[in-house]
Amino acid sequence: MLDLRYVVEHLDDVRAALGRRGEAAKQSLGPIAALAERRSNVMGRLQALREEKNEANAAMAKLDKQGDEFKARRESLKRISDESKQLEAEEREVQTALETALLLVPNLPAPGIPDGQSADDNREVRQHGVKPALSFKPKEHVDLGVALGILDFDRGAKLSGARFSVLKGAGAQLERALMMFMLDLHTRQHGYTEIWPPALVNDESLRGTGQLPKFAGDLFRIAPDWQDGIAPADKPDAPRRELYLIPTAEVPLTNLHRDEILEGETLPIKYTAYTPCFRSEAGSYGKDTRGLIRQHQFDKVELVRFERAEHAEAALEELTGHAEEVLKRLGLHYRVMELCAGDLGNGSKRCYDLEVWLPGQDAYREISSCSWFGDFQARRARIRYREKQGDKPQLVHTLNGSGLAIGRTLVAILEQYQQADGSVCVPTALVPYMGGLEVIQ
RNA sequence: GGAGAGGUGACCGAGCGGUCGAAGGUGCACGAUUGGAAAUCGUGUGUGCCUGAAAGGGUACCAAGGGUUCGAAUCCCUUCCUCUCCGCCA
Repeated sequence: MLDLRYVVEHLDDVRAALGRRGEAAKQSLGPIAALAERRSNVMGRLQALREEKNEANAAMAKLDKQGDEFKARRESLKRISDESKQLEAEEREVQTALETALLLVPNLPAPGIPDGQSADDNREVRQHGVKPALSFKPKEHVDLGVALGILDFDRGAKLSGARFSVLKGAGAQLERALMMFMLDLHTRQHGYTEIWPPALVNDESLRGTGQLPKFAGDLFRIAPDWQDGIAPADKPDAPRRELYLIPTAEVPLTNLHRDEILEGETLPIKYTAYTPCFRSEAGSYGKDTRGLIRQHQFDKVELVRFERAEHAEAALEELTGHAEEVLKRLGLHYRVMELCAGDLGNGSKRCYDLEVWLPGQDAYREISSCSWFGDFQARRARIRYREKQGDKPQLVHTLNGSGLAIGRTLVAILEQYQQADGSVCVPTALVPYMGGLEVIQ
């Protein structure tokens, strides 16, 4: 969420910055300026009225409750009271409209990032390693995995439907090995604290990180007390209490400090967590329907950081490096892309995608996305810090990145480490986590 | 799922419907005292919004929302959360 005051005072700058994302982002500002003016008008009148009311009420306290003056003043106060109730209702209405509008406005892209409309305009920052020189025609991970008996898409579909899969034997073991390997690296080498959070969260948490209200369609939702949108019979007035399956560990990790004022000396705070992630993938029909690339449920190790504003951009470089280190140690070839303004995620100011090479697809595919959010999430979630006692609290900057998506890492290993006979070598770094297994065949 | 008890400031804990942003204590900060510390004494110590150059002033917030009232932390309703006991269960 943007700072309302900043938006109102720098309307042209904000409009221009949002315009870099595209027309829709610019349009999202909509009636905000007009609403803000109405709000300050209403608040002004309300304050004046309240002052009058408070003064009069204080006088009432001292009067004889039986006296005529008390009765007379009570009558006139009644009118002021009614009027202020009306104004309060109006204030609430404007405030709600304003917040609703503001929650839909994307973050301002950082000035230095490339211009562009789509992924085609993203800028390659660097590459690591080279494409493996295969002396045969590389297979896709689906064909390799099914033939090896470690991936089972048919039974995944039987259990749950399209975009679900089953890992078996060395496949399941590889998933677990990757999780352990990544967590060990980030906690022991990179200084992150390991967290094991809930996978179901409330709507307030999703609002904090920005998935709600704008992207509800991408989430799996559960309403435990309700069935088919109907309240339980014995509690007709019960509000709709809802929980959502997390789309990423970013949500619980960032919201750990929602509504908190942190002490400056605790910064930076660095968390990592393995969680399953759930995405409805609405609107992606026909995309990546084969294989593990786009699933409704997948595993991921996430990195989340809380930083002082002045260290945030350096922290993004560091965090990206931490995600890259996973790929380096696994010996996987990849490239780093800086996203252009038009391809940037809703809440982020600057973002690097790590794209791993998939020989079977003859393409680079996103395996990690590392973002700097500025104070966008912190303002929504009210995450602040105080440098030292007596200072004014200020918003932290939040960052996060995949470190990495485990399923896609497994895909990359299958495809980059495949051999002519269809077997797959286990990257050296993972062998200890695989009980010494060196080749899957 | 059944029965009960609660949710007040960093924490503990008071609070007859008006003088309560809220007693008291702890913690913390600063000052005094000390060779230094402990102890002691003094002062200060929430957040948002509006306003002001600043000092300050105004206003809202006592889980959340609604209601009663001229006036609500205090009364009523709803919801959420926490704790204890029982049952069920990984």
